[in-house]
Amino acid sequence: MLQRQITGIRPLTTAHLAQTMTLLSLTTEELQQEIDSELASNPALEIIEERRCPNCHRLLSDHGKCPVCSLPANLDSTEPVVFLSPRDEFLPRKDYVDSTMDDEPFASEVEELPTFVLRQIAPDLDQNQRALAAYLLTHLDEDGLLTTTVYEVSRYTHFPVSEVEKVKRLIQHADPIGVGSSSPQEALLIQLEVLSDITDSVPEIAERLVREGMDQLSHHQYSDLAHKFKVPVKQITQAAQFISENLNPFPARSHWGDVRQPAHEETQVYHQPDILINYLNDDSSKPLIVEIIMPISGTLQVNPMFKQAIKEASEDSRTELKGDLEKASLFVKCLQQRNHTMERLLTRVVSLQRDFIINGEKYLRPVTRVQISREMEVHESTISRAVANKAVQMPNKRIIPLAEFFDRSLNVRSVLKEIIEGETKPLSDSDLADLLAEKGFVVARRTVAKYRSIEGILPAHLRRAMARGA
DNA sequence: CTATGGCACGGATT
DNA sequence: AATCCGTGCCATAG
Repeated sequence: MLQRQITGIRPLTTAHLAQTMTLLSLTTEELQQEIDSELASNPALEIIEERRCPNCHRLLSDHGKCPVCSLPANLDSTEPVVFLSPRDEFLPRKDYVDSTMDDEPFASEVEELPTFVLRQIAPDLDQNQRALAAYLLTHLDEDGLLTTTVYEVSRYTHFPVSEVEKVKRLIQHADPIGVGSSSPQEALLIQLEVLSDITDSVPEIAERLVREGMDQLSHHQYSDLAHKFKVPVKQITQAAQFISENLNPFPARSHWGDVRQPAHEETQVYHQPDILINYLNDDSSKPLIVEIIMPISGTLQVNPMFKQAIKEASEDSRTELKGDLEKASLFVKCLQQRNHTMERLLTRVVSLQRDFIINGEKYLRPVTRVQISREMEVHESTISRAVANKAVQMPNKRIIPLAEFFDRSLNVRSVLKEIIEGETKPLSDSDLADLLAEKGFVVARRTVAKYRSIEGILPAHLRRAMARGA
């Protein structure tokens, strides 16, 4: 086999293709695991450490130059500079854990919340109760909700139900408040209870709202609720706003998610970027520096000693060794292929979306994966995989999913938000549709409504109510 | 009568 | 093949 293809643009054994695909869809974290396990199981593989730039500690390129420092200082091209960069030098060792991982860091995270809570409440408990508390705390899901019932617990532990409830209640009042509740609703109720003890800003209807109108509340059916409780809609919307701003139906999430609207469903949090985008010298007129994070700080290659060893090996062990060698060189090739694809992808996408990166959501161009795949002459699923599950850190340090670069409507939504923020009197959806059309975004009235709900913006008549209330 | 949300359809995307 | 998204139509609330 010819294994000397430089960054092989033509792969073309099915195995190669398949493995490259898998590698493409991996995040940096997952890639690390993959490489680690490959490295551990295959003696033919090795990492050669590369030299670092004495100035910025990035890896030197093939030509021995630093990809950043070697750039001419007055470079002002709009083309991005894209390269691979090892993680260790640029990111702090991770201090929390991706919940999708399944080995020991995950376990330690599961340990963490329970012990954190237990430590708080331990002083108030006797020996037996502590065991009970510990039992309860091992039955939390990743949102901090209880996955079993007090009755079950009672059966298992032989504590009376009243006792279980007592301990559960203690847990719920520990930080994060509401942890150990059986449902989001219960968590909210506890949080309300605690909040009204320390502040008087809690709307009085809030509790009834959560207790009796949870369903409608989560569907934003404020007018129904107003009717049901015989109070003005205004009161409902105010309470709803208070709830979504101050409470968290999934107690454990407040640990890692920052203070973004907890009301939203897709609270997927991207903690570890897979790609970094910065300005050269933090100067926004300079080209963008795009670093694709690699989990290893060197290059993976087939160990030359290993090839040597094969020649000297005895006949019977030779075939086995050859197998390893094959696998190793395949893996190396796949990895190169993956990286090469990522580089090309990022180069293209970043230069297309330069305005978006620099100036924000409004300037996002609607680009589809298909377009890019045609330009790059790869299959569309390749792009899909490469884009999925990856997080990008923008120059302003915000971390967003790479998929956002392919959002078809983000720019429209962002302009829509802008219009609504600047409105003097609440505009109806059709008014908004007209205004958008003037700005060159032709969308149906119905679509405006959809965008509003995506952005969590209330309809016109309720916005009026909010404005008066605030 | 106007504004808005639900449902469902068709076409694009993944 | 499955899913997502923009839209039109219709029912409902105000």
